[in-house]
Amino acid sequence: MPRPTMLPQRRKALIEAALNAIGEQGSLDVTMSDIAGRAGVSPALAHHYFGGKDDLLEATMRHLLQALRQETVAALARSSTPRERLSAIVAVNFSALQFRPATVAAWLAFYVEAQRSTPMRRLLRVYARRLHSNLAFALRPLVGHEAGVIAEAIAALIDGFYIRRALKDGEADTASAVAIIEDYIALKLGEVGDTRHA
Amino acid sequence: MPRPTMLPQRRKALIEAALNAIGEQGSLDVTMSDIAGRAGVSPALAHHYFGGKDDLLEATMRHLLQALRQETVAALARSSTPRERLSAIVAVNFSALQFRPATVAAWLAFYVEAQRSTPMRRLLRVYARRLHSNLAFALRPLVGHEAGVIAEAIAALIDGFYIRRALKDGEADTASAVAIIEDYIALKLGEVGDTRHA
Amino acid sequence: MPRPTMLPQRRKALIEAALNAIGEQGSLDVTMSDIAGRAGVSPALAHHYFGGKDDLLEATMRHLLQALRQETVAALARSSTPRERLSAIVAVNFSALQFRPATVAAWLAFYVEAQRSTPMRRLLRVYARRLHSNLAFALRPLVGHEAGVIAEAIAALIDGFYIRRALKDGEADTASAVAIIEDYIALKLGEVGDTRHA
Amino acid sequence: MPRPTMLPQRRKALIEAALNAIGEQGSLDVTMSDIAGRAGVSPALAHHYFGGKDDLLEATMRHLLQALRQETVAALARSSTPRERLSAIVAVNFSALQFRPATVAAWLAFYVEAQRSTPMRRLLRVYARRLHSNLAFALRPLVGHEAGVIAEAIAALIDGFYIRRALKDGEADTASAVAIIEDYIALKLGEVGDTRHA
DNA sequence: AATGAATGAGCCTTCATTCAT
DNA sequence: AATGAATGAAGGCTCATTCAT
Repeated sequence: MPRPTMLPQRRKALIEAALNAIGEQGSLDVTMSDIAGRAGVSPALAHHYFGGKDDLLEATMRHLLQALRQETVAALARSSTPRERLSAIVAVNFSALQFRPATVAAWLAFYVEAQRSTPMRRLLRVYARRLHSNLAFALRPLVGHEAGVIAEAIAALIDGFYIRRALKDGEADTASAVAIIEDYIALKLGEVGDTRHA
Repeated sequence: MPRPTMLPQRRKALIEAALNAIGEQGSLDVTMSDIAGRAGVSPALAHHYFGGKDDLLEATMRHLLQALRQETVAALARSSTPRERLSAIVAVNFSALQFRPATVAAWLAFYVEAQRSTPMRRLLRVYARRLHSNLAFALRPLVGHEAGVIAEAIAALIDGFYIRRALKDGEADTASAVAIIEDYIALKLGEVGDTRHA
Repeated sequence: MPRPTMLPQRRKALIEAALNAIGEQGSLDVTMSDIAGRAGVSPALAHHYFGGKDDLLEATMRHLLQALRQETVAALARSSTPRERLSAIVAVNFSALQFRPATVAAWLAFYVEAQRSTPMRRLLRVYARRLHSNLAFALRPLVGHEAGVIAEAIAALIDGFYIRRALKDGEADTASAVAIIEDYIALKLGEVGDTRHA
Repeated sequence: MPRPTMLPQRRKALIEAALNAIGEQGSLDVTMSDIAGRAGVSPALAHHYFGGKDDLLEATMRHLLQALRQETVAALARSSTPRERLSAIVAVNFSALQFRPATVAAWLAFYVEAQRSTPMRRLLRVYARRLHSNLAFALRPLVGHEAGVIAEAIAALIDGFYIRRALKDGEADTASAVAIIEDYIALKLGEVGDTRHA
């Protein structure tokens, strides 16, 4: 009788190894050997579990998406008003978990890959749509039909701060990024003299 | 420094071939053979002219920077007021020349590469600083000490729309991107008749 | 020698799976996984039963030989005269069972492998000797000392039709192959009413 | 100015290296490294010249075909009567050049590969058709409408002796093979008491 | 008995780079 | 100046085989 399958743990370990490798390297140009080595297994095993490099990278991208979604869902659950939800969505994108250097680097690398790979593009579109829909849903009660455009602006700001992170060296300054986005929201919402809504 | 015997037009042809290759491929993962082939020369010659792939890519990045700078300088020269300068800077970043798919793709690829390559990072920082300084310089007379933060926001918006372009398929919708940024500027400048929700 | 716990039907299933794989693939270049998969077991089990790929292939070759021998023995048992025996031997080699595409393909693959593998060569020599001996034994009463040479010719014809089968696409035309060999035999035996051109 | 291209010689050297490798190995299961090593070049160069392993192997098969055709054409040119042509064709197939162990081994390996690879099958069919056509053309004046069937028999005999060569160890005994085929021809032609026609 | 897990070895292929001409 | 020739290094992938359970 074979021992219970260890598949899920190994898969997860490999995905995390891939994430780290991509994060450190700042690009998808990582080798299966590197990834496998970080996970403490042979390159052949990575193929065994994922079928190929592309599949492993896609699984890694999915993992990123899923982590963001989970944190977003949790944050939304803790919010009771549309205004709170709005800030929660922004905050999640700059949380300690999501805005780690490795994670940001991976996001960018995947964005670039999306220009070439249809599966990646599809995946990132899912993320983009969800972000937009979350933002617009929270905005609608506050600004009505303008919700869509404002959601687009906020999404661009978020991604903009992500990409500009690539040029920075030290620790991430999430505070000022969040402050700028919150200020924008406050302006569009006609709020005055206060940008705090967390 | 190229030897006097090296024809500048050859260098330029190779750089443009590299740009096209990167643009089409959507990544720096292009081969010297591909680039050389597009320029109608042998890969060996590309080495002869640039010393190596990295140097050719760096020269290509410089080319991109220079083109943007030239168009910016020209646009600024046509502007007479700070407010006009502000819009001019934004407009240039979404001009037909700069926002071509190939160019956008190249920018993104270089951004990602900047996470790994110090020379690339240095180059992109020059661009980022110049953009920020141009924006802040135009903003200062209008908003005073807030100029820096607003410049940062505008820069993030610009780059944000660039990166989100990676997910789109069809023609670029520069109009709505510009509109959103202009709306943001108008808001921050307290201009009347803006697009705030009625 | 298989351990008593090893089920003979498992061995047989694996051998037949190997035969099918080789037949379909038209070469010995089949994987243990493929073979094991066809037999519905794990590759590890195939090793458990045979010790290694070479051993499994050798067992498969033996299986082929044995099947041919059995059919030959049965056919000879049904023959009462040397002349009948001669035709029976030829007929068996083009019987529906032996001349199946998969079987023919496997024979050829093994022939080629025999050039490299001593065990395979040994096995095929056994087959060749037996065929020759069967033919010569039947021929001796009919043609005397010429039996050996004629046996060689018939054997070459048989194998020749086998190898040429590799180039054909559709169903096997065994009839014409048998007719040609029978015609040759008739000629050598000086039988009247043969197919010699009028 | 680049030196005159060395391509043809290198190509030929690589093809011959491939032929030797296949001949020694008795199978197409040879590595590019092995082949390249025999030609005294790097594996990368073999790709440079042929594009891939399959292409090199196909070129090798073509080389085999061409060599046989050339020798056949020359032999036919030296023959003045149909009867002589017939013997010439047979003789060529067992000439010192064609019946070398390496060449025979390669033929067999290609036959087996033909079961899998459509390009190889196509090539071998060309050979088969040409052989049949040459034989039938020479036979027609001698036996009339029976030419086709007899040509088939002779072709089967030739290929049969080729494949049976795989089981032999020592030097090739071409004489007895040729004698048997010539005897068959003599019989079909109604000749008596003499099998010499070279 | 039987299996999934795991690996080492090897192969094909690509590519930046060098060199002789 | 320019090129084809040539290569070393590296990467993805496959597969027979072993092993713990």
